[in-house]
Amino acid sequence: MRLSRYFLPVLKEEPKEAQIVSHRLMLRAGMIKQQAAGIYSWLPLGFKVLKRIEQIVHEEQARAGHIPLLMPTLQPADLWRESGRYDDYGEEMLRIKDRHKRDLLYGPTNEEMITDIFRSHVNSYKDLPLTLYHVQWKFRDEIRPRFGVMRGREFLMKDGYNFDLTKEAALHAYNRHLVSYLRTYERMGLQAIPMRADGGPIGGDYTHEFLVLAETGESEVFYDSQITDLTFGDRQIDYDSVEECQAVLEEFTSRYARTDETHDEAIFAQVPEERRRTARGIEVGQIFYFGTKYSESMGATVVGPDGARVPVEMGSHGIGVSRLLGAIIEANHDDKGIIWPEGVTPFHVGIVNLKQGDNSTDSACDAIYAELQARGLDPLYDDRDDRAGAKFATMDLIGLPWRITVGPRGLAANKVELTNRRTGATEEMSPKDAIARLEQIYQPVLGPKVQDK
RNA sequence: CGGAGUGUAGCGCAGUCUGGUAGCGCGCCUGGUUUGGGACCAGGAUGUCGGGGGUUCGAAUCCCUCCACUCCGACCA
Repeated sequence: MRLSRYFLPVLKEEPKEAQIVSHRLMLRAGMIKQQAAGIYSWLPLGFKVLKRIEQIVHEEQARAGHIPLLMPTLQPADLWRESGRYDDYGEEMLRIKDRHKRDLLYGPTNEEMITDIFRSHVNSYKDLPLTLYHVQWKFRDEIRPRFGVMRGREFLMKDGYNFDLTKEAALHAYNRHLVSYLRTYERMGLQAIPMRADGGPIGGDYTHEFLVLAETGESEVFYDSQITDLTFGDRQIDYDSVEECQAVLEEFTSRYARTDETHDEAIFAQVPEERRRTARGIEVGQIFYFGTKYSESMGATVVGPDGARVPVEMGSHGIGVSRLLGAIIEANHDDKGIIWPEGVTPFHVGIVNLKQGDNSTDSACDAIYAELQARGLDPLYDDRDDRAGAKFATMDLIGLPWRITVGPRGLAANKVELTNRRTGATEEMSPKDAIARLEQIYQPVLGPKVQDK
C-alpha cells in the first residue's frame, strides 16, 4: 500500500478519553474510532490487524481439527428460555423486539444456538467427536465499558463448542483446546498463561482462563515464576493424541497460577517464596468443560453404541479476538508507539523515501515496493511529500516491525537502511539484500497453509 | 446503579465565576523557503458553544430540563 492512497488518520496529540496505553495508541495510530461507549469503528489499519489475528485463530483451529461455521448476531429468545438463561443472564444481555413484537437478543455467546444446530442434525455417536466454532461479533451490555477495545460492549470473539460421547472424550477436547490456544497466542507474540478460573454464567467444573501479564490488566493474578519460563515453541503435537495433549496440559497447569477468583493463599504459600509472583493480567481466552448442562436442558442427544440415547458431553472455548489487539499493544510498545510482533503486523515493512520527488529515490522505492510484493510481502510505502522526521514518527507510531529507509546518500553507494523497530538497530545493505532478509524473517509467518485433517 | 467530572473548529484546550455578538495551539487549504527524527514565513477556511426550554435589550456565560461521554466502585471474552 502507498500511504498517499491509504486512509491512516494518525493523531499527534493524546486523545483525552483514553486512559491506558493501548487505547491511546490505537486512537493515535488511526486504528479505531469510538462511536458510542464501548462501540468502535475499525479503521483500515485496525481492521487489518483484526483480520490478521482472526486469520491466525482460524489457522490454529484448522490445525486442531475444528470446523468453522457462522451463526447470526441476533438470536431468538426462545432458545434461551429453553436453557433457562433468558432469565438468568441478566442486564448484560441486550434484548430487543422486532416489528412483530417477538423477543430477540443480540448474542453474548452461542451455547444455545450451537446446541440447537447440533440437535437438529446429529443423532448418532458415529458423528462424534465434533467441534464447531465461529468468529462473530458479540454484544454484552457492560455496566461500564472501558479501556477501548479491551472492554467493549460489541466485541469480536472466537467461540467454539465440542460435542463428545463420553466425559473422557470431552476432557480430551478440553485439553486439545488448551494446547491449541497456547500455540495460537504464541503465534501472536504473546505469552498467555492458563490459570484455573471460575465458571461464571457458562458454568462448569473444569475451566482455565488465559492471561497475558500486563500492568493494566483487570485481573489480579498469582503464580509460580516457573510458569513464565515455559514456551510452546515449535513442537509438533498430534491433536488426536490423548496422551500428547494431556502431557502439555500437565506441563502448563501443574505450577500454581490462579486469578483472584480462585486464588488460595494456603496453596500459594507452598510455592517457594522466591518464585511467588503477584501481578495483573488481561484475560484473552477461556475454556470450559460443562458436560451435559445444555444438552440435557435442550435435548441434544445421540444414540450410543449400545442403542441408548444419551445427552452429549460438551464444552465451550473462547478467544477475545478484538480484545487481543489491546493485549498485544499493552505487551508490545514503547514511548514512540506500537511495536507489532511479526505474526500480527498490519504491514510487514515500511518504506521511507527520504527525498520524495527525487528520481533516484523514487525509482529505488518503487522497485523495492514492487519486489517485496512480488515475494508475497505486504509493504507500506510512505510516498507522501513530507519531511523525514514526520515519516519516521508515523512509522514508529503505527509500529511496523521493520523499516527500509531510502535516501540519496546511501543510494549513491547502492545502500538502503534496514531498521528494527523494537531494538532500533539499523544495518546498511543493498536493496536486494534487504528484501532477501525480510523474506527470510517472514518465512515462518508466511509459511505453508494449514491443511484440513 | 451510587459517587465524581466533562461537553466550545477535525484533535487538544482557554473563555463561563463577574452576561456585551467566540479565541489559542496542532491539523487543514494557498504561495514561498526548506528537506535524515513530527520545519519556517506569509495569507486563508472551518463553529447549530451537546439538545430543548426559560430569564434578559442581549446568553458559551445565569436558571430548568434532557442527552452523550469520561473516571472511581459492584459485573465480565
